Amino acid sequence: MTTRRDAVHDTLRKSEGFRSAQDVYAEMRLHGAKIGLTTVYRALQALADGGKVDVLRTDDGESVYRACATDTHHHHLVCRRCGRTAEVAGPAVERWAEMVGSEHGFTEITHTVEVFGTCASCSGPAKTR
Amino acid sequence: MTTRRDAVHDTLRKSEGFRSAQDVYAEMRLHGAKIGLTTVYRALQALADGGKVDVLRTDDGESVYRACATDTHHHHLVCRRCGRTAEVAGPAVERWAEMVGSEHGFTEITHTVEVFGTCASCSGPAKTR
DNA sequence: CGGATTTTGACAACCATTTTCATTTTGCCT
DNA sequence: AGGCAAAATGAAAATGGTTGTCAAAATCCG
Repeated sequence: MTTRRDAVHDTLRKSEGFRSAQDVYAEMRLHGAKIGLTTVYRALQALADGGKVDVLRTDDGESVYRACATDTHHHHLVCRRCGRTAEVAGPAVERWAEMVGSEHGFTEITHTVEVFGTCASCSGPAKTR
Repeated sequence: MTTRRDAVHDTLRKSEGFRSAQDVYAEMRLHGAKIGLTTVYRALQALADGGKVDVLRTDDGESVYRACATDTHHHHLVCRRCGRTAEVAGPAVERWAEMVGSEHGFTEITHTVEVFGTCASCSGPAKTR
């Protein structure tokens, strides 16, 4: 039984950037979907656990999700204005993290890397904030 | 009036890794300090805003703070077992972030980079979790 | 079809953080 | 000093995202 989960996944695919669970829920309801908030949370967690979507925390502690194109390891370049997100690879960063870790005797290195900025269409026309 | 704030800062300095606001509060009370939770939160925010301490979010959405040795830009290598933290610089990463950002037409680039691992003393003696 | 199992979702519970607001402390001016 | 206005403090209540509970509904399977 994966209908609901797929529905959530689809909704996420239609979005350009990261969306919160509440966002997804609201959007699905708008489109007439019959689904509960609880289920959205569970679906999102399941998708995240299965590596189907990426998760990150906003500055105010909200979890936001995104269905990414590639399932290989990558990072994000997020526009802090409109939320548009680009997936970027950074082999150099991966190596740097590994190196820094082992230099200090750490093992099982993992890392989180997110880059924020203002995208072209947001920085031009619109004024700062 | 900065007595309270300094007290909070001092408490943070005595810690090896990142501590949550509630942690700091509990610790201060243990040592007999007369301070309220609210004030701890406010002090922590003020310190963070002033760049006196670094902040990051744990996986479960809690904000954790740390008084860092240098006030120049740096990142952290955190032991996921004991919380011990090392401050690391990564000029290469800074440049990479800038480059990636401008390649996509983004401006005002910022980034978050945290490296996690298991430190030497934790990986040896103790078993995995 | 019938019972066992899983999924769902409304609602309550959680819990870190924030807000409110009355009280206390501090700063400053005379 | 005295006194008042502004800032700081903290107890308690409010907030809000997320998780837990549990009964009803859907799905499986023999």
